[in-house]
Amino acid sequence: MQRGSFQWMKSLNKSIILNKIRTSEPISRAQIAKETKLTPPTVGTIVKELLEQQLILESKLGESQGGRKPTMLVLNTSGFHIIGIDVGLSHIQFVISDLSGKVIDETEEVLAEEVTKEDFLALLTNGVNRLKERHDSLQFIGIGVAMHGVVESESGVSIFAPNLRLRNIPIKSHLEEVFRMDVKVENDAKAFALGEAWFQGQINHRSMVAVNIGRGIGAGIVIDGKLYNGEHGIAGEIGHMTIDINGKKCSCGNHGCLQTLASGPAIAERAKELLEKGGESIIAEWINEQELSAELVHKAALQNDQLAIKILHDTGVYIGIALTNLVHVWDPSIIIIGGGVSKAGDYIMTSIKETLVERTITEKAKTTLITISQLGSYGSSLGSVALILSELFEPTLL
Amino acid sequence: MQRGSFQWMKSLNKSIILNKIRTSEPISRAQIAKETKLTPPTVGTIVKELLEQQLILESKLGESQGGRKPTMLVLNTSGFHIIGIDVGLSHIQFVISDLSGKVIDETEEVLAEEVTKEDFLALLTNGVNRLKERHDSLQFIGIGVAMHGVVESESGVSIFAPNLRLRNIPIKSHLEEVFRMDVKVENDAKAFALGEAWFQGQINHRSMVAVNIGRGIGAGIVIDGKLYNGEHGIAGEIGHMTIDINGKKCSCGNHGCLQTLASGPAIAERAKELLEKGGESIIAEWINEQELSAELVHKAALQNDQLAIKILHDTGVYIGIALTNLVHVWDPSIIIIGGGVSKAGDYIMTSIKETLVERTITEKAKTTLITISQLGSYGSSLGSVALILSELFEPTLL
DNA sequence: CCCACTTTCTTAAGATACTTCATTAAGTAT
DNA sequence: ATACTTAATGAAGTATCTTAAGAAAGTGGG
Repeated sequence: MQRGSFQWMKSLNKSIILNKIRTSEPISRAQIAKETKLTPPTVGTIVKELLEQQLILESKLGESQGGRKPTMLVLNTSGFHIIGIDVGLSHIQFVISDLSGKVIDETEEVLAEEVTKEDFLALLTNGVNRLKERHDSLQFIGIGVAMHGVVESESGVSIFAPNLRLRNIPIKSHLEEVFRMDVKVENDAKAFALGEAWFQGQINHRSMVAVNIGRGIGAGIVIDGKLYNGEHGIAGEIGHMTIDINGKKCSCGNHGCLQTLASGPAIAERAKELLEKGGESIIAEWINEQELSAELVHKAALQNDQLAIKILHDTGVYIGIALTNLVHVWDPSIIIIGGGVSKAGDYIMTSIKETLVERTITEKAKTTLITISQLGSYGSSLGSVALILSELFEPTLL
Repeated sequence: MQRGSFQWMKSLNKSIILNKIRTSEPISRAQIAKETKLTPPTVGTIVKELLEQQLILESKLGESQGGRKPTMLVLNTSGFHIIGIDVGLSHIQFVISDLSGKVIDETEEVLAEEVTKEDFLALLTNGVNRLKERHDSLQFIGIGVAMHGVVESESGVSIFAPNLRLRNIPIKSHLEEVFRMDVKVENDAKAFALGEAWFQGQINHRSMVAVNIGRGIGAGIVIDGKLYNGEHGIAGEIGHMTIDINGKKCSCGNHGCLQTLASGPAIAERAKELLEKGGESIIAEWINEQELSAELVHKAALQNDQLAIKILHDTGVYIGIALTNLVHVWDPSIIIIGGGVSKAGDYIMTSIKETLVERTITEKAKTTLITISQLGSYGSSLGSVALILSELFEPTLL
């Protein structure tokens, strides 16, 4: 446990003030003192330090409250930059972000079908180098990496990356050695969750869950602004939550996992079954030319195809049931939905919400907020940026 | 957020030292300094204060490590006492506990079929008074109350107590007014969880879940020694986790809740169904004289009745599936099982463990510990004691 | 336009509680 | 006995918050 010392006290107060500025900018010294219960002189000296470190800036004067005008303080968002990396299925996305989560520039590397560890690490180095060279005047404070599969975040090693068919890639140590800056690696669903917390003002929620539904289903859990990993690093694996003990077999070996009912492939699968049973749908005409996919089902729904609409509706019900379980176990204040399925928008969201309200057992729980992610294609990249930011804004242990 | 101040620093360090003594007694000042990274003089002055407050005692000298013998410090377990109350179905249990969780004395009040709020509060007052009078020399620091149903812990109000058919009982304010001491009220499953954490040395687990399976099924979640409530106070309601979307209807209105498969009544129900289908069992002979209950099924299993054994085995599988979901969402380091079903011991436990190992998706997760509660009939009472203790041992906000 | 009053921010002195360093206390080992 | 360990404490030093006072910069009424 962290012991109390002078440095710790200082670091704690500094972090409190910095975060207050971040979340409430522009704000005056006096206002900070009121809201944090720190005394004005304490705020003064710490603000002075933050100004010297260029982490914040003094902006123009604010409105008078009946006396001297306050000098407002703002975060120096463009004073430092962070490189965020999202390792996707076929591409690696690299972004440069400022402290506010604004993307300044981006680039990409293509993932070949077969890559070795060395190939992969070289791709990471290349992408980062390209961005750094384009912006050599900027000061970078760290690199965040969002990686699919199983990641051991403390060591920054990708334990197992199914899509790359690679194991034990030492991402953190490699990048730290090459670029000599702070590197954080995390599972993409978890990084995504942290990103939502940081850049969507969701950080105020004591407990939030971000669910990523695409080819697979994963969730990241953020408590008090920090990622919750669980004891064995699998907290949030709701794709393998059993909701139908007599259901279909899942790749994990169990039956009736959420993933067998509501992932992208599962949607296509259900459509196929319904068509085989003789269901009427325009999808039947399309699949001669295209492969049956979740996107196709969505496309059909947009043309008011009843079978497609029902499939999406049912998908929402399944997700809703899983989220109800989540609420009954974890009880977060907000649930954010992202990933491919979220593009199907209202067709699915409506039934998710209805299901949740219908099934949760108390009135209060029915008020749990559910929204769709607003970060778009930068979701996981900005999440990896947030990995670095969350460290910057936290008190440093001493 | 808590700001750093001198008092906070002191309070924090005091709490660190007190907890170190509690968990590692007997321990010397020097050893505390080493393990907490506090300096010897700091430890010295704080220990002096704790001695003056009578919270700890100096015991005999320890073994020499090659120099002067250390004076060992121990918790003054019998210096202060706490009253714990467990409101059960038909009885209210009152216990006096010392700081180590040892029960010094106990008493009971019987709950009539119909009680008013006033009756109920009077019963609480009576029980506490009886214990206090028997031990008027002891110094009491608080009263903890474990209450079934929905409890709002901040205000200490029982929002809804289904068994008493009462709503909005102001337990905390009533007891605080009468006895002028600190009162904490919490849901019984949650209190039980905290009790396990405190008195079974489980406090070291960063994250633990205690599941109470009896007439209903509830769980309490303890993170870093503190109860996790969730945003709307329903975290841990795993009784209403859906694991079979096509299953039986539950009292909550949904289908396939764990409670419809694995609670005491559900066990009896399943036995009844199997008998009606023509299953062979000695239970069939018994139910002419006795009502069919989970206890009866257990009794039959003890006589090697195959149908009963199968029912209990299946119950374990259902619980195992729910716990697997819990592991995939929450990923605690230990799960503790208590309540009536835990009395069925090995018949159920074996299949719970097997199911969990079979279904969890990573090797690490398969190592999640599962044990049966050791607190026996004092489970919830001692949990309510822990409500008060956890406050005593925590730094006080300033 | 001056003066009293606010509000903001800073400076200076004071208080608190940790740290460092030195010392005493009480052992063990040769 | 002497030298070396380890344990505990005392005294001085120091970092950092707090209190109190004051300077800076505004508002508004007469």
